[in-house]
Amino acid sequence: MSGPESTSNPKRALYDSFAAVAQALAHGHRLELLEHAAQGERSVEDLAAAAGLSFANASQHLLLLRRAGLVRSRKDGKRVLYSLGGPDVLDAVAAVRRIAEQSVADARDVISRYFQARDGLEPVSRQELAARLRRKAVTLLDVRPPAEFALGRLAGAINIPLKTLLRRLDELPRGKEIVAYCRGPYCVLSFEAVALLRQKGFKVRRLEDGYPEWKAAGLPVQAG
Amino acid sequence: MSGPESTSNPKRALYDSFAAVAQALAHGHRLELLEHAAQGERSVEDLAAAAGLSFANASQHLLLLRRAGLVRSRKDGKRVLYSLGGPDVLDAVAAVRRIAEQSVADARDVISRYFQARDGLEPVSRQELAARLRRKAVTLLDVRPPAEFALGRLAGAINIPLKTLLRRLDELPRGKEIVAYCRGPYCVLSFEAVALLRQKGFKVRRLEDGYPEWKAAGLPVQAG
DNA sequence: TGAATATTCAAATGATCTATTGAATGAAAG
DNA sequence: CTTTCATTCAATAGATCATTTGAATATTCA
Repeated sequence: MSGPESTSNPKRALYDSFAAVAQALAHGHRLELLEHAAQGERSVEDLAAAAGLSFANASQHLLLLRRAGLVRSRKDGKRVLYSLGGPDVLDAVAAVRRIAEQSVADARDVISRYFQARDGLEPVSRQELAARLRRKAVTLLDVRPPAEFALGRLAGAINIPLKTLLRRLDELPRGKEIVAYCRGPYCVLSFEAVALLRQKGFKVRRLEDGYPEWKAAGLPVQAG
Repeated sequence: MSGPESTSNPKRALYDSFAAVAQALAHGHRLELLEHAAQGERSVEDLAAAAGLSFANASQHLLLLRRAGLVRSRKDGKRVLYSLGGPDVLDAVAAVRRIAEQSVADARDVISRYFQARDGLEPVSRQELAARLRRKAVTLLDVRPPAEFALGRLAGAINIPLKTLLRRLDELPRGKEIVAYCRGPYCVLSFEAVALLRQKGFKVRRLEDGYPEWKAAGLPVQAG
């Protein structure tokens, strides 16, 4: 861990440190690992599977993320559990995401092609949802796998994983508005859930981001 | 510009785009160029000199920053003027900085060794300063070079560049509190200005960040 | 039109990063 | 106390990045 290191110039040394943190964010696989680690404490094996990486590769990326302060690790028996370093990490990822959404042609393409949903599915902001929940006017639907739901969820949410959704439509109200959410702003689960439910005639919208952002904002959650 | 590109997986393609933006932040020289570009529109030559880089090298880095949406460029006669891409860029840099300050050992070392000022000089937050200015209780001192002052400054600030400060102490009030600022949170000019002025018996504090952040926050500025 | 100037492009070299392999660690279970 | 299992370390080859050099492009000024 040295980089273009400090020519004994304190300011340059400092900026190299900042650059090292940005460098740790600068890989798709690591961003994906961060998204999964943000759901709660997960083992290396778990995270590797979730991100579709080989075990050793995930381990290397996680070590790098840890050195940059983006994740924390804790030893529990013979496994190591990784979790997000702190709320600033979500801020950094969100800021980088916003820049890419606005300025990177590739990103805009993918978004308009696969996630036009952004407008089409009328995402609900955190504030709006929080306000509406105080009036009890919404059914909260968590479409993540049960293991992640178990680690923590929005207070009052019910869990129907996307995979089982088609079989369990009868658990959802027809009249009331539903808000679906999952891991974060580009987690595909909730996009697909909204598409499917709309097709079946439900009144449903998507939370614009996910559980980690909700929790980081200090809004009500139920812990695992 | 491709990276570990998309295996036709839209989410992965998107995350690779985000990673490309982070990658553009991931170099000390580029962070320094961003700091200078954040003061206002500057030519490549100017920015190269300010960041202590060769001309060609600065040009390359700036092109890379532009592709990532972190800076904008505009042609004016035979020069190209670069400026910050948008306010999200300052957010991203600030988030990365906060992570490094908390977690990267190198960064903590440098800060405590050269910038203990952070505590010792009792930095003033933007909000606090804005509130105090409404009560007219402060002299605002901009210690950047005149060229940058000319591009924009906090409303009501006077410009005494650090280099000339010692010769121009008589322009500063003895009783009233002074707040010094410069380019950003780790711009050394204001640190040194505060140290010097305190030694001379002035009542002076530092603004915790600089002109670009003040402007991005929508607080009152005077344009160039 | 032609010379001067600011910037970008193209190419090349050395440095750094990624992914994989197989060995090493260290805690738990038999 | 040996075996097993989850993870990390060490070493490697291939890919990408940083910097420099010299040529190419545009725009102004004569």
